[in-house]
Amino acid sequence: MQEKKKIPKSVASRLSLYLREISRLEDEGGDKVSSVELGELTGLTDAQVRKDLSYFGQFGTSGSGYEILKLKNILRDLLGKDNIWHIVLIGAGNIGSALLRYPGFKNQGFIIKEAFDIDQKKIGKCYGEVTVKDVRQINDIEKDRSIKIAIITVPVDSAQDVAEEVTRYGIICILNFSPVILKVDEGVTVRNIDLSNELENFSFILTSAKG
Amino acid sequence: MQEKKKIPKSVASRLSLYLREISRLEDEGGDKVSSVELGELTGLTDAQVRKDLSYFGQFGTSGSGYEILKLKNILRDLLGKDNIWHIVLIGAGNIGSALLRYPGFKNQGFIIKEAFDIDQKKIGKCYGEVTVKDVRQINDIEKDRSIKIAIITVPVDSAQDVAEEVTRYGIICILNFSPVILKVDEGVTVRNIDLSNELENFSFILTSAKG
DNA sequence: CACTGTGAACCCGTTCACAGCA
DNA sequence: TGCTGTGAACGGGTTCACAGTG
Repeated sequence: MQEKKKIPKSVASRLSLYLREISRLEDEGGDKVSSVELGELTGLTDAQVRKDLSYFGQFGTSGSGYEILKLKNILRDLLGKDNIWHIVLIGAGNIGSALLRYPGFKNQGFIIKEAFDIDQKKIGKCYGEVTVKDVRQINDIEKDRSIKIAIITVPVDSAQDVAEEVTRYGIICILNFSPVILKVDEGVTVRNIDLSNELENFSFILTSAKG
Repeated sequence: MQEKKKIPKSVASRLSLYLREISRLEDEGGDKVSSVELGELTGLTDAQVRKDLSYFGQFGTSGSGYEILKLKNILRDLLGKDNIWHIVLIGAGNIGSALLRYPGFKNQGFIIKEAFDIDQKKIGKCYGEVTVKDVRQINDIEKDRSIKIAIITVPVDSAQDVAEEVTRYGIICILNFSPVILKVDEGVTVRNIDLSNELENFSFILTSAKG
């Protein structure tokens, strides 16, 4: 009945998944979707889809499903898809420079606005509209208060230092590729992408399967 | 009391985290560690550390903690760190080629043995010891039964096809970078790394913070 | 009749709290 | 005394099952 309960983290992290599949359906010319269908597309159960969607109001139609356009707009709204988000990237190595070159972000409203590295060989390199600067100038980002997101792709030893620095300069969301748990102030959100961890998980699975 | 209960997924995914911190402690010359210390290093509670470790036998010493060397060996063992794992990578684009160039995997025992792409411009390119082959030859991997892990870094539309193909050829672990839920046979493990999803999560946080 | 919306039941992982041990 | 090992309590998220609705 109530308009909006607080959306739990678990639900929030599925929002973009829903939006993605909804958008695909829209592209294919659909206009309604049931919780069962959406469940199949997202790999979730129908009950979960319904419960998730119920967190932000009820707009399904009994007997026919959800209106795709309506649902899409609500999800876009929640996810702030009409905004453009500015990002700073620190560490223009292998992964870092791949992200700088990656065109997908821009289409999604994410723009890497600044990039830094400590290595003279990398400083000055240009990727699209971004030129890699000396990390000693990182406090430049303080001037640009629109930058709230940092991507950290530096070696593990410097990651904590970098995290502390960028949070001092207004960053409140960090996507961390270094295999280390960052300690950050309250109010800062960190998400980790740990390739080695993922692979070692496989290693564990494969090892115990042999067992 | 019992030697080994089955290790839950949640615990398994922290194993490499423990090993990492334990190894660091060892490098620093430590020889014992308490659950409290290890908890601080890993960002977990001490209770959780103890419970996790208790899943694979008891080897802590009351009053003094865990022997680092012993713990390390057990973790290495569980994670199969003495093995070398072979990997096939499909999609030598931005991210894919960054992974091909990334030296960290090899040190950890993960070797990208084969790489494929559909794009003539990428086929034939050489990264270290790996040369990118035409994806039409992907059934080559069937001969090499040592390859159990695939990294999929292809555009979203081809990801499902690629997944089906590689699982036909003996792959049972997939690290998927495409923003799509892969449908795979029972017994195949998929882990997703979804950059856009992570960023959209930030977008959600930043949007709702503005409230 | 098909499908939504949602309390209730369930499940599983985390945390608590303390007995047991060196 | 300090720290482990672990049952018990807790909590959040998922699933169930069904009443309600167009």
